[in-house]
Amino acid sequence: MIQLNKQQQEAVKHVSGPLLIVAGAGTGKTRVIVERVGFLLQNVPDLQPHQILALTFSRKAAAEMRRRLQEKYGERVEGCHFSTFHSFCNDLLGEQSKKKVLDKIDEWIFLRRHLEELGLDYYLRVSEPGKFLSDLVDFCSRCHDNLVSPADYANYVEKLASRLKDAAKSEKKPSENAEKEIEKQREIARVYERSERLQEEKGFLNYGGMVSRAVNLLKNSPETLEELQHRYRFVLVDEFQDTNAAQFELLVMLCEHGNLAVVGDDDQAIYRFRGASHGSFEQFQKHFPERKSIVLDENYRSTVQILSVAQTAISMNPPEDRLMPDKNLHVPKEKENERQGALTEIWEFSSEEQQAEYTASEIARKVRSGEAGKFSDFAVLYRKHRHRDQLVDALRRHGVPFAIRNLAIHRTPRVLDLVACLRVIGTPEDSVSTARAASHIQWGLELPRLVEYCQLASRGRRPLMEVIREKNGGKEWPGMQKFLEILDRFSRFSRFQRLSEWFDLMRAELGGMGGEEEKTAEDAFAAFVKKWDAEKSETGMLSEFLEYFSYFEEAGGSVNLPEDDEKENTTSAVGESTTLDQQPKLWEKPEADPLGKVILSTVHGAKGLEYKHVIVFHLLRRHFPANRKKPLIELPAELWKGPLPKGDHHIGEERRLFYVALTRAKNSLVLCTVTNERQQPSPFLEELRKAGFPDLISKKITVDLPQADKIKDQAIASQKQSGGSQITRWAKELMSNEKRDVTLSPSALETYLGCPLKYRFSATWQIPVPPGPAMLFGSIMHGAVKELVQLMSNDPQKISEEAIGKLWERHWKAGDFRDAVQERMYRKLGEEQLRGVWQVWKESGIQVLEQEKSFQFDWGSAHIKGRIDQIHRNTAGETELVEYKTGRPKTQKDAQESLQMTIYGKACEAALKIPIDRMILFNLSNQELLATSRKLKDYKEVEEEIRQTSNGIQEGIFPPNPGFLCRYCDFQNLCPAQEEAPKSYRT
DNA sequence: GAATGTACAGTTTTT
DNA sequence: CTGTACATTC
Repeated sequence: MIQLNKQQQEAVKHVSGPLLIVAGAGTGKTRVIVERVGFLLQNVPDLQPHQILALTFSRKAAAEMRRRLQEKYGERVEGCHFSTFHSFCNDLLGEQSKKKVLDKIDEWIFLRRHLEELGLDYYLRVSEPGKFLSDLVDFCSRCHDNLVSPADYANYVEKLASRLKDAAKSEKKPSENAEKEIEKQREIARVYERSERLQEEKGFLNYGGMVSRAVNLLKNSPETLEELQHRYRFVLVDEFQDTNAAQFELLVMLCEHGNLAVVGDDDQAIYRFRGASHGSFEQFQKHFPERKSIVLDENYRSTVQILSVAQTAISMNPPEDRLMPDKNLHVPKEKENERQGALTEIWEFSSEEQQAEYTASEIARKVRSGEAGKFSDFAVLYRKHRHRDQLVDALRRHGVPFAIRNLAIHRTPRVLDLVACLRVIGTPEDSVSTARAASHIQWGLELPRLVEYCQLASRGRRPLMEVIREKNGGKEWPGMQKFLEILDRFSRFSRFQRLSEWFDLMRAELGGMGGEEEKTAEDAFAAFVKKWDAEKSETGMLSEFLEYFSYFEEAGGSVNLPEDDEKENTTSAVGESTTLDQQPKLWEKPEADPLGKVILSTVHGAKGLEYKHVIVFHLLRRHFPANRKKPLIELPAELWKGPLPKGDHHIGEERRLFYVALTRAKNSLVLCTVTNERQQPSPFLEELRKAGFPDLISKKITVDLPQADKIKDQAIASQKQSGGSQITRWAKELMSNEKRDVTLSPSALETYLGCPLKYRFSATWQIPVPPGPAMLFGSIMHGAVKELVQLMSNDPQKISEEAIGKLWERHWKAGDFRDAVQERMYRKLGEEQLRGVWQVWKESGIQVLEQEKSFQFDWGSAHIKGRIDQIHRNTAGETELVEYKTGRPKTQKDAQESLQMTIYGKACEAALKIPIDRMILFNLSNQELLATSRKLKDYKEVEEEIRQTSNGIQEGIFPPNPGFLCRYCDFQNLCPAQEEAPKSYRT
């Protein structure tokens, strides 16, 4: 056992009074906490274990400390209270803690379900009602963190309102903006209040609420507070830099006796984005002026080289961002010789591919040659999950086993298959899911037949499932009968039994394709379903789950693989405190591979951990530091308790993150970057280079990449081996038999240009997709406008204002909107817009020539067909073409570049033979008319695009074009680009 | 300097 | 689709 150093001893032996321990990376922080608890128990007269409270932020950390304490001191320390802040608060709430806990995603779903009761206006988009919910949830959470109650916020808003009004009056500024701002703020206050009240009523509690309520409870109940103050004679806090104002307040109240010891490192504060207060240490010093401060700066983890690099990196922090300037991490003098290691390296590549390839091959080489120990001694750390994609492929190619921490699995083939099945069972009219479920390899369906069904369904405007069922007698494919039988069976189950009661049965029926890794993902999803049933659902029925899961996806939730070591810890759920006695170690999982696995993790995920060899991956400009994303709704500075962030705190936080990455390394550290025309190294890296010290060497590395076809073969092989889905394989196939005449509408052309694969799904295969709300509204609107315009033609005064309302009522088809909120908004909006159209044409006066005029002509090796909303003659005798647009207003630039308008222009000239003077894009949402025209050059360009598109379609070239718009694509769950190849998992 | 316009890229995570 | 950074303009 290594002796504690002087500072550590001091920290351990300090008995009463506030204690602030600044513990840099690798300075034995956990050890100090553990030893301190042990010391107190041995040396403070009458002190009982249960009188010690140690608070952490994660259950894992709590469990780890408990483990180490027990290891060292055994039974003597039994009863020590190790807990997370949240479970401690939840326990405090007593009766109130019986509530169901809502995490961020669940709170989103909760609000989505109660959307109507929130009184949203500004923060509500018709086309996407849930759009701002995550921002609102974030805001409410920030309020809790800072002990701002709904009433507090409402007060603030009213004060703000009078302030703004005064300012508007005195400065004679347009008060319009001020009015708007006031309305927005009132809305925010309203949502916060209602959201809290609703959750209270329905028996839910969010995480932020646990802490703020606990604080309120103690404020309102002096007896409870006093009792707690007596019970916990000593309080310890780990990762103190991550505490928020509410948690700090809690500590202050609990520790009137002053026996509060906090441990942390401001240089590792990387969670301010989720509400940790700025400058917790500063707060502590202010509140406890009599505190003792101890700085642990002897590092026991890294080599002197690594440490000097890390130290340089963090010291680049501008002074205003350094709250604890007195910490200077170093290796203990007597150990300097034994802690000499290899030089820290920068690997500079000329492409991302090379970066991935070389990193993978070097790890493989070093382990296999015996130069470095095991694979599990290596960790590759990156800023964002996306950065690891190419590395994963490369590691696979080299046969290097790896484990990804915090891996999201809800987009793996197997899980997508299961979800598709559930959706077919619960909502058979969902044709996209039907296509996925039916094409599962075990049923033996072939693509041509699926396409035949889809086209039939599409033409009859019926769900795919209906068509398949009609064909049942024919036994058209081997597993057809079985497929339908299984669906029927589970659909019966689903009506009367909880999902969790038959989910495993269904899993078993859906064949055991896929390897070990897919199985693990599936297990994680099954656990997700179980958890939903146990903790979140009202009925447990499939229909409720499907609604939940759709919202879950919309809210951006992800299902992650559990960490193996978490399994031990989950024995203590929220509500219980994790005490020493309940920690039986049940089993040890044997290492799957004697060499272990390379750990792949985000830097955040690696906090608190250490590895022999650390490779920090993808240190590129704009990626690390990542661009800041400001919260949409910020808590006003005056409500933010504690010190305000100074200057550009974003870059400071990123720099600390960089520091965290570097300080994970024990023996070796490599920093990877890429330089080429488009990509440059991270400024953090450049700073280090400029510092120009000998502990860091740069290497420019060039490596031969494996042949492209080899990569492809490998990809196909790995997909086959692990059972990637049939439908995505089909989606990727080149199909030569699709050669035939190509007919394109403007929207089809736009679809292909946006994403060829989307075109394949919707136009070639013709998977039927019922129109979404926006589309539905658009078509109703068009019908109504058509009739109105017809009535107004020649005699603009003919129709009265009341008649418009009646006309709208006649066209409105309410039942087709599934969402009541949306329905009401669209209905109102539609009538307004219709009046807008009336206003516009009443003023200008038009004589209608054509409405919904179809055209067809050959252009650029394709048949072009389409329909023009309206052609009219205005009072000046000019001929104009009008295209009505619902949805967000188009800009003049949009109008100028609109493919659709170009095609219409050409159609008038080539097919309809109607010479027009101008084309008009009519924005229904703001009654703005955008005039536009086309020149010969514009036509040439579009002709070329049509030629290329029709060529691509004939050749069967349909590559997916993944991007941000995929979020709104109907075929996401069939898309190979969205389907994550199965990946390895944690051991 | 505010006010518009254009180009570009698109987190991290625990309770 | 949308916010941000930077450019352009009055």
